[in-house]
Amino acid sequence: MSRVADHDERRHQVASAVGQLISAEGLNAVTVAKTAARAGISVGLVQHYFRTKDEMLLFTYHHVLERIEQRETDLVARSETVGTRIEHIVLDALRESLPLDDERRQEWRVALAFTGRAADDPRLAEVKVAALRRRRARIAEAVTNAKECGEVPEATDADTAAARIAAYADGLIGHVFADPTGMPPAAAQAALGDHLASVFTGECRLRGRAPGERPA
Amino acid sequence: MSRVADHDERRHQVASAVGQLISAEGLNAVTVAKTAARAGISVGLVQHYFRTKDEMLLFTYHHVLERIEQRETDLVARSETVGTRIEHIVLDALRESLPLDDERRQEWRVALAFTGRAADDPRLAEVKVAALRRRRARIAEAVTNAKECGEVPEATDADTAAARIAAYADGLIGHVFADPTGMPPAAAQAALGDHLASVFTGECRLRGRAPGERPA
DNA sequence: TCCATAACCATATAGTCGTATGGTTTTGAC
DNA sequence: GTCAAAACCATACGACTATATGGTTATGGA
Repeated sequence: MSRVADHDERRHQVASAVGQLISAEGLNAVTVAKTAARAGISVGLVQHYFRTKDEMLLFTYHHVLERIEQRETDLVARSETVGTRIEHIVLDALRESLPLDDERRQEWRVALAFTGRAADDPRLAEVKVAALRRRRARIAEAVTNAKECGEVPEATDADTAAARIAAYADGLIGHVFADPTGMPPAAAQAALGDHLASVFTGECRLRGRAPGERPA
Repeated sequence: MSRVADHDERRHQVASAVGQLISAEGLNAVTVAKTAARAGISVGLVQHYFRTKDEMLLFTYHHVLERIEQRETDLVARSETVGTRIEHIVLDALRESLPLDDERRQEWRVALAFTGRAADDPRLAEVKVAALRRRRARIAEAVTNAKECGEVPEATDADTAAARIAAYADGLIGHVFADPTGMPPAAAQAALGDHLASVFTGECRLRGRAPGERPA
C-alpha cells in the first residue's frame, strides 16, 4: 500500500456535488468539469474515482434514492411502536416523502430528472425499479403486520394493497411537485390518509408493532 | 407572396421526427442533424421552422401531450352517452391512457423523458402544468355531471375528487411503465376501477350524459 | 414574363465536453 | 531513508453539435 483515501467517501462527495449541480442547473447542465469544481477537486480526480461520466451519474442516482429512502426508514425507526396504529406510522412515512419543504423539493427535483433519463437508459431504469420494489416491499410488510394485528382485513392481499399505495403516493408526489397550486401538500396528505383509511379498516387487537418488525 | 408551404404541418412533421428519435434513442440523443435526417429534410430547413433547438423541443412536447390528450378525448367522443354510467366512461378514458400496448408505451416514454427535463426547464414545466390542469378539469367536469345525475354524492367536491383521480392515474401509469412485472396493466386498471367505485357510489337518476356534456 | 420572396440546401464555425495523457505529490511499508 | 504505488493535478485532444452564413430553387402575383 501507499497513500490512502476513503474511496467510498470520495465517491459520495462527488455524488453530492452532482446532486447540488442538478438542483441548481438541471441534469443536462452537469459536466465533469463543473462537478469537479463544485466538489473542490480536479477533473482528473473525478476520473480517478469514476471511469466515465455515466458511471458517475449512475452512482449519483443510487446516492439520491438512498437519501430519500433513508429519510423514510429513519422516521419509521423513530416512531413509537407501542400503542400506535400501523396505519398512522405508514401515513407518517409516506407524508415524510412528500415534497413539503424546499429541501425535499430539491431532492425530488433531482430524482425526477433521473426518472426522465431512466426512460431511455436501462441502467438507470434498473436502479429505479430496485428502489421501487424495496419501497413496495416495505409497505407490504407493514400491511401484513397490520393484518396480523387486525387493522387490515384478512381478505386483503398485502402486495396488491402495497403496490396501490405506492403508486398513489408517487402520483401525488408528482402532482405536488409539478403543480403545488392545484395539488397542495395538505391535499396530497389528505388523499393519502383517506386511501389508507379505506385499507386499514379494522381495530388493532394486539399490542402495537412496528411496520418492519417481524411477528413473534 | 411566393412559394408556399404549410407551416404548421411542417412543424408537426419535425416534431414527429423528434418523437421517433426520442423513442428510439432517448431525449439526450436528439440532435438537430439527426432530426433533419429522420424528417427527410435538411438541417437548414429545420432551422427555418424552429429558431433554436429548444424551441423545437418545446413544440415537440406540446405535440406529444396533444396526441395523448387526443386519444382520451376521442374515446370519450366515441362512447355511448345514453344509458352508460359516467363512471364507466371515465374509467375507459383513464384506461385508454395507460401504457397498454407498445405504441402507448412509446408515447409515455417520450412524455416521461420530457417530464424529467421539465424538472429543470421552466418552459417545459409550463407546458406540463397546462396539460395537467386540462386533464383535471375534464375529470372534474365528468364528476360534476355525475353529481347532477346522482352517481356521485352531492357532498363530494368535484375538484378534489378529480385531482385525486388524476394523481392516482398518473402514479399508476408511472409504475406500469417502470415495472410492468410488479404493476401489470390489469392491476392498474383494477386499482383505478376500485378507486372510481369509491367515488361514484350512487345510481344514475337521469338519462345518461357524456362527461363533457353540459347539463340542459 | 419577370421578380420578389419564401422554401430549401450544403457547409463553415465556434464552442463545449468527455476522456486521454503525462505529469507531481504524498505516504505506508520495509 | 527510500521506493513503489496511490492520490491527485493540469492540460491537450478529438469528437460532436448548435447555429450562422451564403447560397440555389421554385412559385405566386404583377
